[in-house]
Amino acid sequence: MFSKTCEYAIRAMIFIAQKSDEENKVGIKEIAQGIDSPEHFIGKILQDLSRKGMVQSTKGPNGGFYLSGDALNRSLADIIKVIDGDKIFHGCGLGLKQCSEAQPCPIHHEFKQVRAQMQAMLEKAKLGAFTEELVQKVTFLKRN
Amino acid sequence: MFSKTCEYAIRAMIFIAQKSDEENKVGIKEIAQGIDSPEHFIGKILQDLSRKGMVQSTKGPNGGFYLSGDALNRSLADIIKVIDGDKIFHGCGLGLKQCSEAQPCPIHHEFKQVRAQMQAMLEKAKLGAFTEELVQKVTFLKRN
DNA sequence: ATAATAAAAGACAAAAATATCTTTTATTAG
DNA sequence: CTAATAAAAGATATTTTTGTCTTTTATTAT
Repeated sequence: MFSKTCEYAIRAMIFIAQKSDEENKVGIKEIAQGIDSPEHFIGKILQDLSRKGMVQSTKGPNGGFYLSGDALNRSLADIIKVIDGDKIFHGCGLGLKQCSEAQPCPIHHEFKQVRAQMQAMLEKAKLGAFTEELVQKVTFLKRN
Repeated sequence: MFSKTCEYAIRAMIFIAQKSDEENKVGIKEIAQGIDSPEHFIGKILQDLSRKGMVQSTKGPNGGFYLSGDALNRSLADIIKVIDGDKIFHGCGLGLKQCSEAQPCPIHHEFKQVRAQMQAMLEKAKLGAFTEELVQKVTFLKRN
């Protein structure tokens, strides 16, 4: 569905949203451990998200990652778009570049509906909203 | 969403369903041309589908690929399962192996619904059903 | 100022997915 | 039986994705 990079990105962002604020930043090691991902790999991904303004970071002692108010309002769909692009929301299910309303692939119309629902759900899922459930341990970000 | 391999597989199978029967088989070259895919690559994919009984083939002059009655009754979901496996239908949206009802990831419940709809739609889409629309040119399998 | 810390950046490596080319095997028509 | 045809199989190449390791830069505390 999503690339591994994107899965890590989503998990990391939810983790950061939950574990940090402007005063208490969270480091790469803790993130990698918390979401069960390779440390340097998630580092790269967060660099990328940082350049694109999705997450804030500072270097040095007590440095790390955190989310500004703005960032907490972003949705999972925003992260996905930044990492994997939006072909999952708009591309043809069969990979046809010219697939369109006028020239639909055999599953175009049905697909459109399912995709719209997925997008709606991912747009609605704001990062800030996950903090509570994680604290209460009703959802999980790790394999074990 | 699906791998390229899987997209080619679906397009090829729909193409074969439409273009062939037991008497009039369709060759790899024609398929590759018809769905705009690399010839040898779709060859490999069809070999695989053939081994798994999803498509019939014969060698030699007038040989090629065709679908038996059984095969015409298969759904796009069947093809996807054979090529990409069923993690798209059952796997966690965030790639967590241990994600479950008891230990759900943050988007588990919403995702489950969207995925179920997608699966239902793909299960309902039988290969045999596409032949008519393609003949009538209301759907397309090529980029241009 | 200096040392310690932590992210940023760059280089490199491994694995998987995608694609191509060549040889072999089965079938058919002549 | 032979030549032609077409898929099957095998080998290899390329590209993309995923992952690791090392060096650099920025920040902080002492």
